Amino acid sequence: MAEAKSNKVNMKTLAKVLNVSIATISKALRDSHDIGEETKQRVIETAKLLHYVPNPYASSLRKRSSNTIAIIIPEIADSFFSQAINGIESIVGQEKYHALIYLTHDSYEREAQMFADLSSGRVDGVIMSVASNTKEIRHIQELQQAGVPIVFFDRVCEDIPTAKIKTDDFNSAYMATKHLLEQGCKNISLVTIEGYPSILQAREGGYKKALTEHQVKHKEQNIISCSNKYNQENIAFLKEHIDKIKPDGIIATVEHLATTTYLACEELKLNIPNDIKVVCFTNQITAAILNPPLTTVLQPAYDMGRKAAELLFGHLAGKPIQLEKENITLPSKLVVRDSTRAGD
Amino acid sequence: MAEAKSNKVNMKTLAKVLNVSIATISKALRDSHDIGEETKQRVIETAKLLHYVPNPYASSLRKRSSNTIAIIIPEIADSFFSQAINGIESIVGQEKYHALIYLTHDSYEREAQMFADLSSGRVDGVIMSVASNTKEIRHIQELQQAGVPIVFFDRVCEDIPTAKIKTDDFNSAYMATKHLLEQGCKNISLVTIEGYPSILQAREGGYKKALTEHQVKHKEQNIISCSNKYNQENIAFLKEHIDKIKPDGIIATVEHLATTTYLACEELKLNIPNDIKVVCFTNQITAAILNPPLTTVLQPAYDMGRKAAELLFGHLAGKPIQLEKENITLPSKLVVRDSTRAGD
DNA sequence: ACGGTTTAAGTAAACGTTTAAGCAAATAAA
DNA sequence: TTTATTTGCTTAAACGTTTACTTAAACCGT
Repeated sequence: MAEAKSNKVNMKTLAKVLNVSIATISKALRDSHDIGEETKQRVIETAKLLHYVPNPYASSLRKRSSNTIAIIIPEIADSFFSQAINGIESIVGQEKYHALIYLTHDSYEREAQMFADLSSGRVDGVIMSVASNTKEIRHIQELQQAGVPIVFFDRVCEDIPTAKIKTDDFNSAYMATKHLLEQGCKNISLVTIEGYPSILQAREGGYKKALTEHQVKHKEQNIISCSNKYNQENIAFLKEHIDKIKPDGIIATVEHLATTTYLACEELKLNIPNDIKVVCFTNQITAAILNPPLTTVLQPAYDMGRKAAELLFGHLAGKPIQLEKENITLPSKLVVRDSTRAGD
Repeated sequence: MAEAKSNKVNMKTLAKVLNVSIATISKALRDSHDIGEETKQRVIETAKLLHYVPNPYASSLRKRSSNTIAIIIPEIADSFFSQAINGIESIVGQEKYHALIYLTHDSYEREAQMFADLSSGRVDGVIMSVASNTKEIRHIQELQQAGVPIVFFDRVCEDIPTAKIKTDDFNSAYMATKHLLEQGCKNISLVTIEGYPSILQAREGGYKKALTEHQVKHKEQNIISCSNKYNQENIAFLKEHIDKIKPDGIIATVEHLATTTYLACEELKLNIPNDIKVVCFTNQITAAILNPPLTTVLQPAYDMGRKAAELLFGHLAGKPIQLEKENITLPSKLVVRDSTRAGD
């Protein structure tokens, strides 16, 4: 078998070997019908033989498009986001695109910095979940005005006219709260984190609606905002809250708050579900084997990622998709387990 | 404030505006001392004013280096890998590099495909954990011979002479097994997954060493290979094993096997730790709140990722680092919890 | 005043593609 | 037979940088 030269083989090499012009090589490889069938075959064969791989940067420069997208998310050590990435990746790979990953760590400054960089044309599109403390959205607007399509998922930015893939935060918080009420809770706290205006509002809204429907008066003090990190301070902060408010039900709105809540209850010697019932928004498979098994709001992470990617790639492929018209909501599912079973 | 033009601003634009040559712009921005201090300032100022961002593809093409690395891992919905990515990212961001992410889903074919693509010069380096069914390593060798530095972490490929960041699989399996033996187990099963020759061998070795030291004869039937997916079949498969072998201790070697094991035991009405003790290699924070809290081998995921990135970037920056000499082992930690407490 | 060095620029080629435009030969249409 | 069209290929410019080389002026020592 013929071996590839150790020095880079490019179109020039192929052209020389086959004694045709570089243009012929390029067109043959892109299956242009400028080129005769026989020549095409010879080019393709030789390219394979010499292990020719096109230089993506030359191609991107010339075509002014990169076959690359950016995935911008707050963090990655979170089952929701990692599952969403799986969904995105299922399309990216199939479309022969490449994905750059950027973690904002929930910092607006980093997010803005990343967007500034992307205005260079580095990517053909962006799939993102905004940072929790992003209030100013100029960086996003500017990239969009520069012609880079953006698709939001989960933590969307309502003020940007583009595709948004959400889950039914309002309704699932409503269902979760209703469930707690039906299990006998009278004093339910909503444990949330700083920022995320749109998600927060939706979940808070659903929570309040359920309370109202059950003639329970909502008290502001029942909503507590933790920092978006899993750490000892949050546990202490939550313990203090529980100690003071004595809730008999807790809705934890992000994944890592499940552990925080369980540990806080344990330290306070509160029994779940007898003393206090807990439901959490999380996709962790371990929910089923917790002590006790945790009632969860299971978000369609994979499907959200996948749908976001489908829209972006559909748009990039020139399909008649008006991103700003796409406002998709995929349902979350309340999975009831022992952490909310009615006591005796 | 002057607004950026809506059409792309490049060096030509700046050159025209400042009435200097393109070369001057380029040199000024790279702080060459070919250029006078005053001119440099004018260039930098104008670039900022017009929101100039260099085209990375033109730059990569010309410089034949991309300021981009590839992260190639089997999967991402796994706390070990996502934490490792956090570690990698902590360096990537700081070095102003970009990270392309590729998921092999443990498929050799996909992995080989990705490597073929990377031979185009798309990335300056690779950080990877090999797929479980990768036996043939030509794709890796070829990329390396093409001059792309590769750093392995966790699931390394022993036959490639380059940097490897591992954790002490042998020793931590040894410690875990010893711990189970000391807690009174006499019949310990090792639950593992297909593939991963080097990791598997190390963990199996540590497991056997502990058994031998405690005069327990090892039986091949005590090692069970599941598929590397969290699903119902694996639970059934493990149940069958437990039912047949009746182990009083289980060492689960990858994260998702924790849930599999717990559910299998639950379905078999086996009490952990009284009937059977369990320890699992996992980094999930929920380990502490499982029923019962799970004894884990906690791997230094973040540090492994970070170290891998440090080596790669050190090498790329031209520091005198001989990658093939770097064979680093970071310690895992056995975190003892109730799933292995001695019964009464 | 003269050669030599330093400073601060500019010129132009190169990186590897893609593609508009051109052209000769073959084929079809008249 | 002549004219148009198609086929199959080539030429050359362009994408936006970087950089080796050139140049012109200024400065400096003798």
